[in-house]
Formats: sequence, structure tokens, C-alpha cells
Amino acid sequence: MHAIREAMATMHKRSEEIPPVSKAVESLVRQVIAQVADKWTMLVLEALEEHGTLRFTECGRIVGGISQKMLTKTLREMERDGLVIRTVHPVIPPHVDYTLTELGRELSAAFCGVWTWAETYHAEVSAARRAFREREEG
Amino acid sequence: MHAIREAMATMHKRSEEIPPVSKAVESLVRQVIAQVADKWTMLVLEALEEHGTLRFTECGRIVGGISQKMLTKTLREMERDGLVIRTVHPVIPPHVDYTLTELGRELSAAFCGVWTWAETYHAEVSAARRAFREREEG
DNA sequence: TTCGATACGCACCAAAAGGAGAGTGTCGGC
DNA sequence: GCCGACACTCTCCTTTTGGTGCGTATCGAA
Repeated sequence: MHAIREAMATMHKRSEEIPPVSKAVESLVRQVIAQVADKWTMLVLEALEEHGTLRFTECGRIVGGISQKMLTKTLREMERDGLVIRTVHPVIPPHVDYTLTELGRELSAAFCGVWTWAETYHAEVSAARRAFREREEG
Repeated sequence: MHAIREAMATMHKRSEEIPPVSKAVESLVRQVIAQVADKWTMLVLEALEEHGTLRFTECGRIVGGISQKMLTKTLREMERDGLVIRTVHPVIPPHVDYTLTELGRELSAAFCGVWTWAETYHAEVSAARRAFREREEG
């Protein structure tokens, strides 16, 4: 918080010509990015994009390696941000469906480039990491 | 770990026709994604893409709200993953330059869609969040 | 009658993320 | 002679992330 205020103060000092509106928008964009650029969010987004409507346990199984706690949290945040719709069927045993909204589908499409990048360059990243480790050690 | 092994076992059971190679690749891709889909990494990537070569303090100022500790860590990880090149000029006071590699520039381009999404839809996200809060409280 | 299935909530705990502030080393300017 | 500049590192602290395991409600099946 202190750091943010300091940064704000610094920005204020040296950005007299930049309109103050962009600052508020940028802050919002950053906030949205920070919540959306999350490992689990990306994985759940992918799962829902690929499989359409999913139930809680099913979603967890497809994502893989996620605990119930994190799955609940991630889905709740996505629901709150308007990325998924949660539909409760009041039957027994309980039945809850999760589906992407249009907003969620748009975000999934936006992340597509990152997935492609990772698929294309993961070998290069591995190589860079090996080279770095050898440089440090050798 | 247990959850992962369970998921693996489940996957194995129901994916006899899927080649096992894709599993290793997917694991790598996920690992890369998890490290790259980070708030600070995205912000530093943006700063370097927009401003070209940057020095340490300069980079921190442009990103805004990042502590030295996190800036150091983020830049080191990006260097390790082959996203930036760190050039030390042995002068006094010290002078260190950070520049994106081709890999980094590609990733930055890949993230472009997410930035555009955030800029386009941040108002919708805010609205969804307000609606959610009212639903919960009211 | 007890068990399993579903979609969680809650409590407890470990690890990681992240911030604040102090220290470092050397030089040139005041 | 002391301060500031730069690019950090180190320590201490709080907050967040994430995992594990237990509890819950209800019904139908064994």
C-alpha cells in the first residue's frame, strides 16, 4: 500500500500531461489482469472451453491436480467476475453445472495465443533454463 | 501429490486411445504457463515491450508498485527462462540493462490478446462483480 | 442399516509470495 | 569528508496460497 502510494505520487509528479482518466482505467485493467492471469483460472477456463458445461467434480478431474478448495475458490471468483454461470439443480444428490459466459469465452480466446506460445516454445524455455543453470554452476 | 496421482490414474483408465507423449508435453506446457502467467511477469514484459531496453530502477518505476525484491526475482526468472537478456556494464555506479529476447517478444505478442480483453471488458467485469455482491448481500 | 454419491464449508497447517527497511561498494560532486 | 546514485542482497515480518481431512444433507441401492 505504501509502495503504491509512493508510485502514485511519483507518477503524479512526472505525468502532468497525461490525462488522469487513463490512470483509473489502467488501475482497473491491472486489477482484472492480476485476478485473471492465474494458473488455476487459465486451466479451468481451458477445461470449460474444451468440454462445454461441466459439473464440479468433473471439472476438477479434467483440470487435474487441483484440490477441491482451490477449485471452489477459482470457480467462485470466475462466477463473481462474470466468466462462468453456476446453475444449481435442487436434486439429491446435488447437481451443479458450470458454463462459460460470452465474456469467459472471449477471455479463453484471448488466452489462446499464450497456450500456443507455450506449446510452440516450451522446448526453448527448457533449453534456456538448462543453459542458465550450467552458467550459474560452471 | 495424491490428487495428481489419482488424476493420472483416472486419465490412464479413460484415455487408452490418446498417445502418452501428449501427457509429457502437456505437463511441460502447464509448468511453463504456471510460471509465465504471473502478474509481475506480465507487467515487466509489457514495460520492456513498450520501452525497449530498460535499467533496473527505470523498469521498476515504469511497472509501478513493485518492490525491489519482486523486481529482482521476476527479472531473474525471466532471464532464466530466456525471455530477457541481462547486460552488466562494469562501471561505477553500476549499470545493468534488460532487453527482451525474441522469445520474450513472442510471448509479449501472445499476451496482447489478454491485455486487449482486459481493456475491452473491464467495465463488464466490474458490473458483474457489483451484481454478484448485490445478489449475495440482498 | 449402512454405504456411496455430490458439492461443497470449515478448521488446521505448511509453504510461498510479498513488503519494509537496512546494508554494500565505489565514485564523483558539494 | 559526507551524501547520493545504482543495483542489488539480506533479514524480518505479514499475507496469501494451497493441501488435508473432517463434517453435512439426502436419497437410493445393497
